[in-house]
Amino acid sequence: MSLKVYNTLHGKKEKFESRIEGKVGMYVCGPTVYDTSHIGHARSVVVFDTIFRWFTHLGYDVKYVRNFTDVDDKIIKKSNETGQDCTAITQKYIDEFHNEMDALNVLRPSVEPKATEHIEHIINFIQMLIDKDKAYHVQGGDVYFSIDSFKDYGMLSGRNPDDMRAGARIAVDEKKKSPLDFALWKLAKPGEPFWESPWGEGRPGWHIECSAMSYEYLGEGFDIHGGGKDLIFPHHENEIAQSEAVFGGQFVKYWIHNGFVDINNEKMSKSLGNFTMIKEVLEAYSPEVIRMFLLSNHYRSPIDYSEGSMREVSIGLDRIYSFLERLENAGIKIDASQKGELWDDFSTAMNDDFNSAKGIACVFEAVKKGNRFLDDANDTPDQDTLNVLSLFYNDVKAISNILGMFLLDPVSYFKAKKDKGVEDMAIDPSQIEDLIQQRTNARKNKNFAKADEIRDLLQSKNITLEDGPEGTTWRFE
RNA sequence: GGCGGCUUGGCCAAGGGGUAAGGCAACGGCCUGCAAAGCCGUUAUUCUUCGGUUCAAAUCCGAAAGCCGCCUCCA
Repeated sequence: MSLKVYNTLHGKKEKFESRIEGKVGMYVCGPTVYDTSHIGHARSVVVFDTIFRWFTHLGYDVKYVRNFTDVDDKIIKKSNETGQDCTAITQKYIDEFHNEMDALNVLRPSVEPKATEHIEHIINFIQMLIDKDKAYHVQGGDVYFSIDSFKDYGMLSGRNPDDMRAGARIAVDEKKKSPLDFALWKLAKPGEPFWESPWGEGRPGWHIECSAMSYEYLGEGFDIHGGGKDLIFPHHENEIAQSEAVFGGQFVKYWIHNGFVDINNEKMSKSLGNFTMIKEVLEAYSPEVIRMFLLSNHYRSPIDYSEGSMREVSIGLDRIYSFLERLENAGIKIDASQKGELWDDFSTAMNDDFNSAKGIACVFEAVKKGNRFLDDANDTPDQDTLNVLSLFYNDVKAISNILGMFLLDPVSYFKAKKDKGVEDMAIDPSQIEDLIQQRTNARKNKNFAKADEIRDLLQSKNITLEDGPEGTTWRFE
């Protein structure tokens, strides 16, 4: 069973073969830290976190680099607006990003380089480009990459430089040799942060940091480079130009790009005012629900965030946890040494371009099968059934380490959910227990009208009662 | 204008030459005092439309319609 990866560079799925046996070098474009992260950032991060976990599971020694862009026009703008130091701004959003990603069960990458800590490497990189005549310094101004010096420009995005020149919307800078040339080094205006360089006091352009830092940590070429679809052009196209212009060889073997998150079927945009921040989503839903939502569609497809879709996912996750709880109550123990059919199916899905959507479907199928076994056995399975169910449990647990969900013990999961409901609705649980007791008494006396009345009352507060052999339990819908 | 993608049951969605996964919803049954939960069953002879290739197409090719993204900061 071999891994297949959709490579944006060739527009098709390809068999994955790492450049160096047993090792994977992976670089993912992280956020520009000038503002709070939104659900779209979360998708990218969670998707690549899952990919990182899968490579690790496959036995590769993975070096995973995810950068922070902490020098940029937008940061400077914010600094000017707020009077805050750029560093204070970037640190604030880096901390926030870390907190939110930790909450979402995202593993920390091997390295998280910041552009500002690699200025020297960036300058050296630009110098190499100038030395090779791939870049030029405009008198008294910026340093640009020369598109015309790189014949393969456009290979990733399938764009033809000549077509783009014709349709260029960008105001042409007279000093540029070609309108498509992009800045490697920008001269500082008064009041802007700057670093000394052979071309004067200034700061790096956006694209160069990724070429310089990936070189620093992963070398001249590496296996995987990822990011959102929107980065294909111009960001990744420009990275290829920079890196391949300097080193000659192939920069990245496999380019992976994730699709967008829409909000109620609309693109997230400032004009629509529908930017949905991770912190808002975390207030409304548990981290595992969010992760499951983000992984419930194929990573390249668009995904729509809405109350309805979140509720659906949430109900599905409850069902999986209910199954796990049922397994535990039936005395099923985990024996991590064994893998079953579910794991095989899941692996097949993941090996087919990280198809987490299908992987989750496999889990649901197992839940259905497992529930059937438990029904048939009246929740007291014999040894044979016990063994089969134990495999289910093992597999779900193994999957949870890849998808980063179903990680909690079911009792805590439901308790947390209950606690959150209690908190959100300002309900006193003892009051509920009291009503349940009243209902139990009514039922004993065959006063079903009263019993149903109490149940309806609770239901109107989204509290559902479940009568079981061991009494009545309640949960929030 | 250039480049790319999408269109699968009521809704969401996987698949992408061999005869339609999964979730949600709905309905019927088992269970229950009645429910809920869980289970069982039912819900696409068909994958936007029209042509073509093939023994065989939702899957490949061509055309049309609709939707969307990128080309400007963007995950």
